[in-house]
Amino acid sequence: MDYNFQEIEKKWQKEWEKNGTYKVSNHSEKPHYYVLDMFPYPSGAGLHVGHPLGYIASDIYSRYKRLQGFNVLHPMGFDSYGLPAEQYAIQTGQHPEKTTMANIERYIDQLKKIGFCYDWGREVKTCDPSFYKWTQWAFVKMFHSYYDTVQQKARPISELVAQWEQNDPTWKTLSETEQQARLMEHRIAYLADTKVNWCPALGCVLANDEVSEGLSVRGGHPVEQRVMRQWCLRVSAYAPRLLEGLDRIEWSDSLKETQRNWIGRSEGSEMQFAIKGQDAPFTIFTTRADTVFGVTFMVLAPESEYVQRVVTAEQREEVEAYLDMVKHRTERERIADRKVTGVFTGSYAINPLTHAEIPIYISDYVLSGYGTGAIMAVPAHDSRDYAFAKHFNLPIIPLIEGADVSEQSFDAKEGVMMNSGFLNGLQVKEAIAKMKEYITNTGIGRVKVNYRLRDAVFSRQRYWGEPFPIYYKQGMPYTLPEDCLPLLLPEVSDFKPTESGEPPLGHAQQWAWDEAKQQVVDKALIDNKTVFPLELCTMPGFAGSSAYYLRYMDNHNDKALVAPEVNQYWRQVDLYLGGSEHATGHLIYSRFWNKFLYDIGYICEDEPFKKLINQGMIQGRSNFVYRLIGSANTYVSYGLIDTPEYQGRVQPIHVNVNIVSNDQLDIEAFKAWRPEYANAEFILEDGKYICGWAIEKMSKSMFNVVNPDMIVEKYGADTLRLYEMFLGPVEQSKPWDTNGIDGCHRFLKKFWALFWNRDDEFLPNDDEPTAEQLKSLHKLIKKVTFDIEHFSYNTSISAFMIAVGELAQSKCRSKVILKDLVALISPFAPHIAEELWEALGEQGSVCDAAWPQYNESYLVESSIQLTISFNGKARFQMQFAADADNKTIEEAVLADEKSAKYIGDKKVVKVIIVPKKIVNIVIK
RNA sequence: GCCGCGAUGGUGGAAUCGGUAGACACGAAGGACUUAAAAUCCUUUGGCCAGAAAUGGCUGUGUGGGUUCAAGUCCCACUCGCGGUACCA
Repeated sequence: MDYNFQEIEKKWQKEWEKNGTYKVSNHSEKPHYYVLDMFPYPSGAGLHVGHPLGYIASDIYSRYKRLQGFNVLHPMGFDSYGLPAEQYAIQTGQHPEKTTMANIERYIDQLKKIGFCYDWGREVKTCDPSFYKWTQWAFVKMFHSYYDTVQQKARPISELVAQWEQNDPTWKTLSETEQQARLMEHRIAYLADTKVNWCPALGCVLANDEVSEGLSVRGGHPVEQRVMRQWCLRVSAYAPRLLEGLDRIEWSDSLKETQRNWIGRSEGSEMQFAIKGQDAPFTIFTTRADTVFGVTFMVLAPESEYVQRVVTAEQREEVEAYLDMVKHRTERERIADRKVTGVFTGSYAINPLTHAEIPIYISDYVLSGYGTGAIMAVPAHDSRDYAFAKHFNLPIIPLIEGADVSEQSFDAKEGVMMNSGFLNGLQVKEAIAKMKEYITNTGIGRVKVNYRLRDAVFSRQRYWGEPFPIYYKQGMPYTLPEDCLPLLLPEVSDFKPTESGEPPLGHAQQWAWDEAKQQVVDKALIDNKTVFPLELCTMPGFAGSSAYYLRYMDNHNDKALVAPEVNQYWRQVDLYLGGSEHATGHLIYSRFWNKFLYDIGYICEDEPFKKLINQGMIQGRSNFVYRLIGSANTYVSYGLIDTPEYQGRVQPIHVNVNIVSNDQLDIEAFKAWRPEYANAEFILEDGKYICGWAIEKMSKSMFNVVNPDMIVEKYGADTLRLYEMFLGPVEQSKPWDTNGIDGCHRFLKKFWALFWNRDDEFLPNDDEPTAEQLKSLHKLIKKVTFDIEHFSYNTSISAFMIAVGELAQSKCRSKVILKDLVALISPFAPHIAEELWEALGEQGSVCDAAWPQYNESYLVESSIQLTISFNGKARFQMQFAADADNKTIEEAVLADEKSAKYIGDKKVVKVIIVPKKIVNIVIK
C-alpha cells in the first residue's frame, strides 16, 4: 500500500474536528501549559511558506507537552484591525470588515490544512465587539488610574482625589473643568498636547516604533513632527519595572538587550543653573557631573519652556526665526541634514562652581522630550557640544590629562581630571561620584535616573480600529459607563478623513447620535438634555494585541476579560513564539498592559510571556533568466554568462520560481507565463536552460513566493511540517528552497514502508526487540526529547531519518519499537502518526499517547576491556578529574568522582587518551 | 557612531560540556530496474597528493595571533554580513 497522504490528512483533519480532539478545558487535574503564537494580521495575499514556520514549531511543542501529560492551551486568532484593510477600503470603497473577514476565512482554511492542534473554539478577532469590549474596558480602567510612584504601581485615581480633598485646600476651589485638567496630568490614559509623528500621506499619527528613519514603517511615507492633542498611555511610568522584569523572564539575550536599549535607563544628576539677572534657576540633566568645570555654554531644546524666559528683546527676532525654521523641518530632513544649527538667546547662566557667566543657546540637537530639555555643554568631552562650539567659536576647556581636544572631543569616561578644582587628580568615575555627593550636599542638584522610554501615543485618526469609549463635556473627556461597552464601531459614508481634517468617524455624525444616545443617554447616566460629542479617533493597532493572550483563556466570558479562577489556572503564557520585529512595539506594550492589569488586581502574573522564542524569517530564493543585451528575446543559460562570448552582455530578469525546478527552467511554462516571452529563444547548456539564483525577501515582485497550499497539495502537510523544521534552527533566518523537500517526503514514504509493503501486507509483528534495537530506540527517545526541549527540531528529524533507515535495513518490524517511534514522530507529522497508530491497533488518538521514556540502562555499553599497547612512539596521558599520577587506570577511575556518572550500580568516567580516542570505562 | 547576532563543502545545515569537523538532507556524477518516463534502489561526493586496490599522507570551519596534550568551540585584534538604534547629554 502506498503512502496516500492526501487521503490520510483529509481523514484525520475531519476526525479531529468531529471528535473535538483539540478542545481544551479550563478545569483539569493535569499541570497546565500555555503555548502561544503571535497572531497574524490577515493580509489579502494569504499565507506564504514563511508564515507557518513559527506555528509549526509551536505546534510541535504543544503536541509534545500534551504527550508529556500537560493540559495544553494552544489557541489562534487574528489581529484584524489595521491600516492595510483601511487603505484598501479607501481605494476600493469596500468595507474593511468585509475584506478582513474574507481574509480571515482564507487564513483559517490555509491553517487547517497544515494540521495544527489549535482549539478553534477559542479563536479571537480584535475587530469583534465581544473582543474589543475588553480593549475599551482596559482603556477605561487606565483612564481612572494613576501611577503611584511611592508604591510603584497603578492605583485608582479616586484615591488621589480623596487625598487632595483631605490635604489640598486649593482642590475644592477648582472648577470641575480645572479639576479634570489637573487629574489629566496623572491618569495612566491621558489626553495631552504632545509632539507626535504625523504622517500626512496616511493622515494619521504614528507611534515611535511605527517610524523608522523618518519614514512610516508601513508604506514608507515621510513623517513630520507636530504638536497635537492626543490620547497617550503613561508607559514611561512603568520604565523601571519593565526593565527589572526582563531579569525574570526567559527571552533571548538579544531581545532583552533591544528592550533595555529602548527603555534606555541612564543614571545621572539634575543640576540647577542660575540665570544672570533672574531669580528662578533652570534645571539640566547630565550623566557627567564631573565635567561642570568645563561648561562653556548652555543649550535649550527649541520647544523648551525655558526659551521664552531667557530670550532677550534684541535676540527675539533671531530666535523666533530659528524656532520657525525648526518647526517646519521634517524628521527626515533633520536626519538627512545634520549640520550644526542654533541661535544665541542673549542671556547668560552662572556656573554654580566657577561662577563664570556662560551664554545660553537654543539648538535642535537638544531634545525636549528627554531629561529636562536643557543641557550644560562641555565641548571638550562631548562630540555634539564640540561640533557646536567649533561652529559658534565657543571656548573649549579640556578636563582630562593627556586628552588632545584640538581636533575632536574626548568622550571616553576614563583618565585623570584636571582644570576641575577639587576634582583634580581623581579618576573620572571617582570624580562623578564625588561631584554627585557635592551637588546633593550643597543643594545645587540631585541624583536622578532618566529613561528614554516615552509614553505611547494612543490616538489614530483612522476608521478601522477600536472607538474610544469617551465623550466630551466642556472640552474635557469622560468615559462611558462600563455597562455601555462595547461602544460599537459605526458605519460611515466615507473611510477617508473628513474635509475639516477630522478623523473618518466624523462622517458618522448620525451614528454618534443614534447609537450613542441609545447606549449612553438612554441609560440616563449622563445628562440627556445636552448632546455631547464623542471621541472621533480610534485606537492604534497595538491596543487589540496587548492583552489578547488573556482573552484566549476565557474567550466566551461576557462578564470579564478573563475570570479570576481561569486566570489563576493558566496564569501566563509559558511559551510565546513570534518574530523579533515586535521587540519595541507589541512586546513592550503587552508587558505594560499586563502589569497595569496586574496592579489593579485583575490578573495574577505581572509578566505576560515567561519564555519567548523568536523564529527567524524565511527568505525567498529567487531565480533569474539572463537576457542577451541587444537581442529582443534571447536568453542565455546561467552556466554560459561568464564565458568570454557572453560576459557583460546579459541582463538578469526575475522569473517565477514556480516554473523552475532544481534551477532548470521549464521552457514551455516560461513561454506561457507572459505574452512577451511567447517567442523567447534560448541558448542552452547540455540541452537545458539553467537559471541563476539569489536569496532575497519573499515577495510578489521577486516572483519567489511559495504558497503552502501548493506544497500541501503536492507533498502533504506532514512533509511541509517536517521540511520547514528540517531547514534549520527555528530561531535562524534561512531561505526557502522547495528543491530540498523531496528528502523529507522520501523519509515519510520509507517510514510508511516499515508498516506496509507493496502487496498490502501489514508488516509489524510481535517479535521481541533485540538489545541492539532497544538501544537504538532509547537513544532516539533521549535525543528527540532533548532536542524538542531545546527547539532543535532539525536534528531530531535527522535522527528519525537514521532510525528509520536502520529499521528498514535490519528488517525489524517489532510493534514494541514501532509504537514508540510513531508516538515520537506524532508531534512532527501528526496525520501519518494517527494513521499508523490506528493500524497498530492502539486505542484512541496518538495525541493522547504517553511520551516514550528512555531507560539509561539500555544505553550503557556493558563494559569495555581496555588494552593499551605501548609502541614507544605514541604518547599516552590519562586525564582524570582526580590526580592520575602514579596510578593504574583502575585506581584512577576509582578515584575520579568529578567526571563520574552513576548508572545503576555502574560508575562511568571519562578517560581521554591522547592524542585522539575517548573511551568510557565502566567499573562495576 | 553605539548595542546585539553571525561567518563551517556546490546548497540548507550537524558537531548539545574543549575531544575523530562536514551528521542528516538537497544537488551533482556514475550505475541497477524500465521500451521510455516517473518512482525506487546502489556507489561516489570538502580540497590536494600517492596507490592497481585495500589504503595512506597532507590540508581544511572568514583573517591574523594566543591559551591547551587537543580549538569550529575559549581569549585578543581585525574583515565582512545581518538585525536593532540613533543627536538620549
